[in-house]
Amino acid sequence: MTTIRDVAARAGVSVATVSRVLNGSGYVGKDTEIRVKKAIQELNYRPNTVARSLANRKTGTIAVILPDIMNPFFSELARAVEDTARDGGFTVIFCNSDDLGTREQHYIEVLRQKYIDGIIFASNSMGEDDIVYMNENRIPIVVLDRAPGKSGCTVIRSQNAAGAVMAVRHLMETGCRKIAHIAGPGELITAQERLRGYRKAVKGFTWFDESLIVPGHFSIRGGERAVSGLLERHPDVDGIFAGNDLMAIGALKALQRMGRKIPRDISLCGFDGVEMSEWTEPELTTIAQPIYEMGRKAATHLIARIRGKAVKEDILELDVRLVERNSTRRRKN
Amino acid sequence: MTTIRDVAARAGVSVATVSRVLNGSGYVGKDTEIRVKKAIQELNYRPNTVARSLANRKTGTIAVILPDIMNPFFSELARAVEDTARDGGFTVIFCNSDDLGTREQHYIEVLRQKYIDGIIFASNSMGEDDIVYMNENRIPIVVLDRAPGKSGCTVIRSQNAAGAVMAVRHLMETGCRKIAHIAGPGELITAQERLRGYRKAVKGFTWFDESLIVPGHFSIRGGERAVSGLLERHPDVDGIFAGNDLMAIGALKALQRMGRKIPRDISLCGFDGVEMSEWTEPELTTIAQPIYEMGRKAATHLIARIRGKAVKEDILELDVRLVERNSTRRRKN
DNA sequence: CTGAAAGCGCTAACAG
DNA sequence: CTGTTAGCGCTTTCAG
Repeated sequence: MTTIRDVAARAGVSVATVSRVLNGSGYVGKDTEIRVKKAIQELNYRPNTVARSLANRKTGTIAVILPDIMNPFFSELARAVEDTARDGGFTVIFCNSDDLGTREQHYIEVLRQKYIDGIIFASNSMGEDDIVYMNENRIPIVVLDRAPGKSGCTVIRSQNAAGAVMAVRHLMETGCRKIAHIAGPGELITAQERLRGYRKAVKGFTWFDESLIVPGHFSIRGGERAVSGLLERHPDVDGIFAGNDLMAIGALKALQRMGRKIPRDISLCGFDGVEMSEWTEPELTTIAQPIYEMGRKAATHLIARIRGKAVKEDILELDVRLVERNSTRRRKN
Repeated sequence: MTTIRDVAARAGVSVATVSRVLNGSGYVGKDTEIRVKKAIQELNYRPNTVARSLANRKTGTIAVILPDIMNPFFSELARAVEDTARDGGFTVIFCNSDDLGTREQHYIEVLRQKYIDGIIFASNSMGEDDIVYMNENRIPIVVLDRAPGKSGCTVIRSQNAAGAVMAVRHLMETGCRKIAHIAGPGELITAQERLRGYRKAVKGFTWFDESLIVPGHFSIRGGERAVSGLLERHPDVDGIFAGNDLMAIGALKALQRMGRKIPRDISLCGFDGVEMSEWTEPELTTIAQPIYEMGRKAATHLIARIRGKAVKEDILELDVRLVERNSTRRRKN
C-alpha cells in the first residue's frame, strides 16, 4: 500500500505539501503541485480514508435508519438518499430497525462509534430523547414524518391530513356514497394524521359511522383482512380510502377475490404513490407523496448540515398530489 | 469524548491494559480487569471504531453492490445481508450500480479506500478483472449469479436452467399446449440460463417456434410490452413462462387489460419468488429462488472469509422450487 | 501479568 | 510557498 509518505518522497516534498494538493487547501507552488500530481499518478496513490477520518473526524458516510428496506416506500426513499449521497461524495449505511426501539438504540451507538457524519431517521421508533442524544453528540440528523415541533433538527414530512381529505373528496366526487377507511397503526404519526384527515372529510355525513374505520397495519395482509370484516358490517360501502398503498393493494386483492369489480362496485384510493401502485390491474388511484424527493431533500439537508451550512428551514412539509388512475371512477365533468 | 487514556487513568493502569480487556486479548489480572471494566462503566466509555480500524485494518463494515435497491429481488437480498451482518457485528453499505460499469468501478475504488472488510457483488456489470483486482487488494468478495468457473471467490447461484425446465413442465402438465417465454436481457447470465432451460424443455415439440421467445428486459414494463406483440403473432399461446417475476407481473397486467382470464385463457409462471408475487390477483405461480437464504449465505461466507476462515466450497448452487399458485391451473390428478 | 512506545496514514497548526 | 511536528485513538510488539 502506497502512502502519502511515498508520494512525498517521490515528489521530493514534504507530506504536508502532498496533503495540501490533495485537499486543495493552503498555498502550493504551481510547479510543485504538478510534481506532486505526477507522483500521485505514477504511484497510483489513493489516500486512506480511515486515516483521514481519524485526523479530521469526518468519515464521508451517512446512515439511514428505516423500518424495513423491503417495504417499497423505504426502498425508494433509500434509493433517493443513496443517489444524492453519492453525488455529494458520501457513502451510505442502511439499517433495518423493524421499528424496534432496542435495535434503533443499538444502531445509534454503533454509528456514533463509527464517527458517522450524519443520520437520516425514517424509522418510527425514535423518540425525542434520541434526538437530544444526537444533538449532544453533535451528530447532524434529519428525521422523516415527525410532528412539527421543537425538535432541534430538520424534519421532512408531507401533508398527510390534507392528502387524506383530498382522497375522500375525490371518492365522493366520483360518485361514492359511503366511504370506509383502512387505517395504519395508531402509534404512527402518519397514520394518525391520515385518519384525522379522513375524519375531517367525512364529518357531518349521515352515513358515517365509527365502524367504517378498520385497522390494516400498513401492510398488504392487513389490507386484505380489513376488507372482509368491513364488507360484512357495511355491505353498501362503495369507496375505500386506504392509509397507504400496501393496504390498498391488499384490499384490491381481497375485493377481486370476492368478485367485486374495481372501480365499478367499489372505488379504492391509496396513499404514498409507491411505484408498485402502478403495477396492479387496475392501477391504483393514490395520494402520492414525492417519495424520491423526500429522500433527496433529506440527504441534501443532512449534507448541508454536515458541511456546517446553516440551514434556514427546519421543517419541510412537502405537497402531496392526487394521482387519478383506474381504481376510482372517472370524474364526471 | 472519553478515550482509552481516560479509562486507563481512572483505572490506574496503562492504555495497553485497557486495550487488552477491551479485546479480550493477552493476559490481564482478574482484579485489574474488574477495575478497568468499572472505569469503562463509570465513564460510559465507547472505543472509537475509526481509530481501531486504522490500527488493525478492519472496519467492521461490508458493502453490497446491487443494480437497484428498489428492485424487490435486491431489496430482499439486501435485507438478508443486513440481518446477517448485524448478527455478526458488521454494518453494511449499499451501492446502486444500475449495472453501470463505471459506477461500479467508482464504488470499488471508494470502498477500497475506506478499508471496507468485504464486498458482496449482486451487480451484473462486474467483470473477471474486477475479481482479480479485489484479490490483489486482498479484499474478500462473494458474487451472485456468476457462471461456475475459476473465479477465485465464492459464488452463490441458483439452478436457473433446471428451474426454467420445471416451469415449462408445470405449464404443460397443467394443460398448456403452446408456451411462450418472455426473456431477460441477453447479457445477464441468469437470463441466459433460464432461456436455455426453456429451450431444452420445449425442444422437439412441433408447436415451438423461435418467435415464441420475446424480450422483456426483466422489468414490469418490459413484460407488459412483450405480451401484445406475442399474442398478435401467436393468438393461440396458452402458457407463458416469464424469466422473472417482474415481467410476469407486467404480463399479467397486460393480459388482464386485454380481457384474458388468468389462468383460464392463459397460464403464467414467473421466476424468483419475490414477496410481491403473492400480491397480485391471481397470485403468481413462480419458480422460487431462496432469495433471503442467498443473501444470508452470501453474508455468512463473506464474514467467514473476512475472519480468515478457510471456506471449503467455492460455488454454492441453491435449489429452486415450484410454488404453485393461481396463475396456472391446478394439476389434474 | 503489565507498561512504554512505536506505529496505522493523514491533517493542521506553527515556523520559516 | 513549504517543511516539521504533534496529534487523531487504538493496537501491538517488546521489555520487564
